[in-house]
Amino acid sequence: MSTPAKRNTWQKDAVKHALSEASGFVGAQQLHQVLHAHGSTIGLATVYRALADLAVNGDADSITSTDGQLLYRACGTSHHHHLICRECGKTVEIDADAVEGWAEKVAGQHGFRNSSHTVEIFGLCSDC
Amino acid sequence: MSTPAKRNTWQKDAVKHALSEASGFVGAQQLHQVLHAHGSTIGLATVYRALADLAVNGDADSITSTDGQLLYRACGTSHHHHLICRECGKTVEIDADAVEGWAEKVAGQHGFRNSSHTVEIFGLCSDC
DNA sequence: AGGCTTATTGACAATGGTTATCAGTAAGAC
DNA sequence: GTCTTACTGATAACCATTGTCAATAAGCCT
Repeated sequence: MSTPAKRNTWQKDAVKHALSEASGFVGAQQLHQVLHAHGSTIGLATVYRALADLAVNGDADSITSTDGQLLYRACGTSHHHHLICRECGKTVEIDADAVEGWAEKVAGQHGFRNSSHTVEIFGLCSDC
Repeated sequence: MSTPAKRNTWQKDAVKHALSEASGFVGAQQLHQVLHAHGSTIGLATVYRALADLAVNGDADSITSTDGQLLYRACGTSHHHHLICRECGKTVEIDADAVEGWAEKVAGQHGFRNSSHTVEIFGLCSDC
């Protein structure tokens, strides 16, 4: 009884689908507008809840933009990082095996356990 | 005349000093409370402005916490990253020469110019 | 020291993304 | 079909941050 059973709704699917259609990172408000533009009557609060769920389940990555907004992006479950264009928002997933090991090692050297990390690279892509 | 002259005020010094006294990252509200607790009558808006100035001038680093708050920390001007304890907030500055080069290289490989990056490692420190 | 210009301050209002509320709805089990 | 209750959605509440603007005071000039 500790964890209530989850239910499947068209709203959750809609958010998941809209997120996978989007390119790059998108905010909850932005996604809500897109859904409405396509005729959906989904509520804003529901978009927030669905996105939070996706992030928890590992179906989406989330970062906080420079102005404090929470941005989401659909992605696989494998661990990776992002290269993001400052101008157009174009996003490239990158493997960072070298960094993974480095982060773990540095954390260990300072007596830190259970380490995680965030790595984001920003720049101007070739189109901008 | 394009850039107005800066003036020195006890408020800016107070914020700078309070920030250097603090351990780990602190939010603007938090810093404002500390200052008031010490008898200062500084305004909240002023704390925000002073912190923004410090960040621009390179006298402070800023990150956004997981709940969206802007956190600041006094530090030198040299480029470095942070190892942060999830529990107590203890912070260690780390050099990441290896990562600097890697980030630049990866960005270049994908046609990105003018790259910058954020790297933060989280974990549990030896005291927690 | 006195005066002047204007950057800065501070109290408060406004903003805006996110979360809580709660009655109504519908998913899944029986 | 019926029942339980997780989920939804409209709205209000929240809260960190920023804008506003009259009052203040830092630095310059004389």
